[in-house]
Order: sequence, then C-alpha cells, then structure tokens
Amino acid sequence: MQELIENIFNEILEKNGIQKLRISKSNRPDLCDFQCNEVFKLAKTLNMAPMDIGNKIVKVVNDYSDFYKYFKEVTFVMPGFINIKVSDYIINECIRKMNVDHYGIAKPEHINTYILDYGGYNIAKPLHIGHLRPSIIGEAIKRIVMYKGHKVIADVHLGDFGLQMGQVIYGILKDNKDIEDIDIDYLNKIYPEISGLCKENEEVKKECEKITKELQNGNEEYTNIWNKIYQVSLDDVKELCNYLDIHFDLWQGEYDANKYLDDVEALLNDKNLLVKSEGALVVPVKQDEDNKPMPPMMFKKSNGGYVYDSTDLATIYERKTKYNPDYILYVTDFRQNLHFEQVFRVSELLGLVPYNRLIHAYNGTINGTDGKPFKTRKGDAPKLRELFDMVKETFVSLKESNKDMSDVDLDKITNAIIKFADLSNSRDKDYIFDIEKFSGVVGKTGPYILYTYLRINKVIKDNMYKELGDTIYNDTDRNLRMKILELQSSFEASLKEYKPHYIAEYIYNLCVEANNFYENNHINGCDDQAKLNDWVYILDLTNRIIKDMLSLLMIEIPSKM
RNA sequence: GCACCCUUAGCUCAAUUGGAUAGAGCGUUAGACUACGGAUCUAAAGGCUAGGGGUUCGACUCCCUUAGGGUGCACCA
Repeated sequence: MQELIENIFNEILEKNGIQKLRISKSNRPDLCDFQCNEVFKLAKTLNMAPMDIGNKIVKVVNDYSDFYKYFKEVTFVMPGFINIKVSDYIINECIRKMNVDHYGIAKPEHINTYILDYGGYNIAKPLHIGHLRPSIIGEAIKRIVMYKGHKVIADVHLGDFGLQMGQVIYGILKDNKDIEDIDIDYLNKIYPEISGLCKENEEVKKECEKITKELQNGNEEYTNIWNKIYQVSLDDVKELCNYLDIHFDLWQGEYDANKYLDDVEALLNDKNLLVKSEGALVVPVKQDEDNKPMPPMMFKKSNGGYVYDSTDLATIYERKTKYNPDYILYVTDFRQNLHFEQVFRVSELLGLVPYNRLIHAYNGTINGTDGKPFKTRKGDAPKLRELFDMVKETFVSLKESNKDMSDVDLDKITNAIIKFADLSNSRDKDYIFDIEKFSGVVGKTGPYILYTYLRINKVIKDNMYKELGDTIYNDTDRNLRMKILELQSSFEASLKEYKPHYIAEYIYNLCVEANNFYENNHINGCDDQAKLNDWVYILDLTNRIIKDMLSLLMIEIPSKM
C-alpha cells in the first residue's frame, strides 16, 4: 500500500520535474493515512521556502487526472508536511491484491542461504529460563526469514565439548557411578556440585581441565561416558524443544567442530596469523582504529586444549565448506559481543565468511524484579519445565471452565502466554522476569489475541464470501482495513532488524482494531448482502493474518478458550 | 582503570531508525450489551523521555558532559 502510494506520488512529481520523495506511515492517523516529511530536505537543496515547494507539490498532485482514483485528499500543512488521505477504492484494491499475493510480502530479489545458530544448550546443564529467550527469538527469526522466502538452516550448536564436560566426567568417576545409571536428574545434580567445587579447589579444577583436554584428544574411556551424557541430555533437550515447537535442522555442536580444528590451524599458519603468547596460540585482531579493548582471539590454550573461540571458528570453516552460506546469524545474549567480534574478525582474515555477513543478533538478559540476573530462592535460575507448569496451573485456576480444557489446548495457551510476553519485548534489551507477566490473560497478552481470533472465527465460520466490493461502511471498518494493509511494513521491519517484536506488536494492534470492529458492527442479522459479504471477507482475511503471523512466533490457536 | 550497552507514566514495555500532540498494557477512577463470547469495549487521570549543554527548520532518536544501573576486558562457555 505504502509502496503503491509512493510510486504514484513520485510518478506525478517526476512528470512535473520534481525529484522523488519518500512517503511514510502517518504519525497522526487523525489527520491522514500517509505523510511526506521530505519537503524540508528538498527545500534546502533547492534553496526555496518549504511552503512554496510544498504548495507546488500539492498543486500538481491535485491536478492529476486520476486523482480521485487514488486519493481522497492531499494537503500541505505547516511547518512543512504533506498529508495524504487515500481513496476507498485504492484501499480495497490493495486488500484484494494482498489477499491473493502472500499478504503483499514480496519474494526476495536474491534468495540467500542463512545459517541460524541459536539454542546453544550446554550438555549436562539443565535448561533454565536463561535459555528461553535465545531459543524462541532464534526460532522466530528463522521463521520470519523463511517466510520472506530465504533458505534457512537452523543449527542448535550444542555446548558439548568444553570444560563442563570434564567437570561432569570428573564427578561421575568420583562417585564411581555406573554409566547405565546416569540420568537427567543425576546430571542436574552433579554439574552444579563439581562446578562449585572447581571454584574452591584448584586441584579439582586442574583435573577437570585435564580430563577435558584428553576428551578432546579422543580418550576412549571419557568418550564412552561422554556418549552417555550426550544421549541423556539430548533426550531432555529435545523434549523441551518439542514442547516449545522449536525445530533444528542440524544437531551439531562443538564436538563436531573438533574435526576441523587441524584444518583451521593449517589455514591460520598459511596466512601467518598465529602468534605464540604465554604458551598459548592466539590470533591478534586489534585494528588501529579500535579505541576499545580488543584482546587477541584464543586459539589453543597453553595446555594444548581448545576453547569456544576455536570451536566457533572451526564451525564457520565447516559451514563455509559444507553449505557456503550467505549469512550466519547467532542468537545469544549480549555478553558474548566481544567474543563474536573476535571470531568474526578472524573469519574475515581467513577469507571464510566475510565480517559483514556474520551477524550477532544478541538478546538482553532476563533479570529479576530487583534488576539483577534472575534467581530463585535456592539461588539458581528456575528450570524451564517448572515455568511451564506454573503458567499452566495459573491459567487453569483462573476460571472454573478451564479445568475441562484438553491438555493440547492448555499447552497451546501456555505457549502463547510465555512466547507473546517474551517476543513482544525488543530482543536487545534486558527484561525483568516477573512471574505476574507470565500469568496475565487480559490486555496485551497471548490469550487476548487467541480470544480475538476465536470470537471472530465464530461469527464468520458459516458464511461464504465472494470478491470484495468497493465500499467502506464506517470508521471502524476503515480502520481495520488500513491496519490490515500495515502488515507488510511491520513484517519488513522485523526482517530487516531481526526483531520479532514488530510482528508481535502488529498482531496486537490488528486485534485491537478487530475487536473494535466486532463491537460496532454485527455480522449476524446483517440484511445487506453486499455489506455482509465484504465484512466476512475482511474478517476472514484478518483472522488468516493473525493465524499466520502467530505461527511465525510459534503460537498456535486452541480449539476453544 | 579502559570500553560498550541501558535509564521513557506508579509498574512492565513500545515508538519501523531525525518528523507534527511520545503510544500501549497493568494498576487507579468513571462508564457500556434484554444483538454475534464481559478473557471485550469507551473515557479520564498519569510525561521537562535520568540531569545539563550542543547540532538541526524539527531530537526519546545524533554529538559532548554529569549521575545511576548492567556487561565485557585471552587460556570458562
């Protein structure tokens, strides 16, 4: 819609020898549908008064022979804006088009291959709420990029090769635990125990590091234990991902990158990039223009072991050779900004994936109501499973009739509550984890949206409709149609910045308009067949948009509420 | 110490990247169906966008500065 208006507007300007101007969505819906803010800039380059040039533009547009086909009103207002109100005809024309054409979301000029790296679950550590954001933000970005028409390979990139493995193996050996008896509860207990022990006891830490290194070098006993830990943890992770409707194409991890470390080392040596420093091998990445600390990237530790800088780099190497991606996008929290900065620079130096094709779409941390990282009374972060159960129980307790709902519906609603609460926040900022936030069902929440969909569905489901007519019947009707036409720009904003909250915000605003329409216009008992047809058409389109956009946020519609 | 990020209504968050009167939800107050679901809708109150400078016709947005909070600064991930 915006694009169409901009094109016609500029076509008229060009014919009259005026340069192209950008049109944007109105900030004052009470005054107009679209606005042009660029009269000031044009006035400056032409060295003319904004009023003169603005009036001239408005005049030539108003003189356009097909004016009323596209516009209702185009006016100049002080101090220098052009306000555009569009015609009902063009609103309906755009809606008809978008209804049959992927909601107006154009296919990309070039189809790119993206590798999305999110999840990053550490084997042997239980999933807690800290994993929630990168997981669902990553999955949402994946779906948004795919919806545009790009190719996406989602890789979980498990943390299965670092010190935490040595620590858990150390614990298992210390307990003399039979491999077959290792289960998820045991792992949940032993990791924090040994991790804590390492902080107080230097000897234990050294031993864990030694085990880690030998595991990385292929020690058979350790590898056997590793296999068991891996299997047990992965079963648990997959169950949770399944609950959240998160799906990976690749279940690779640091362990898989291990195979490429020698190749990468050879490549680094070819380019003469490795430097020996305090017994370790590092890659200097500091550039002259840096005014911030930029330590070299650690490639090989002084004891010969590897760290996640090495495996992340090796993973880029592997991905480059296997998939030759156009972009690799990482979703982790912002504390890893420096790490990725280093790795990305080395990738560029090695001629693997260029620096500007590696994107760290970072998320903020989850804090408690005191503004500090969230902890339970016991001192650890709450487990994901506990969060799901709590949200579900709270919802069931709200209404007597909720007790009769099916588990499938309850799980869909639980997902909607959690995901909408999370994804409606901008991903790059910290947010406060407030249990109240995940209990709300009124106002700007997942259940509000589901409720809107279901009540609309009920009034249109028995009605058939044909092509949309040219009439718009009242203000709430027009507002809803205009909101429908905003989908494209919200989607593109989301895609451009890899920020799902623009879509979440859009869905909510669409629902507000839909509820408004619902309150003021009645489908049942409407005798005017043309009007009935148009309204069912509009509401059906509204609901399809809600459903499809929700699916990008991994939210499904329950059968009832 | 050095660097980066953040600070918007009582609370939790937006503001599509420099546009007009900074928007929502919760909470508060006052209202609305003998018509399709009241998990809804309509209003009101609530803001010197942390403070101070600057750039610009125009600043929550860009620059400088002060204060508060967070994070990072090679052999954890």
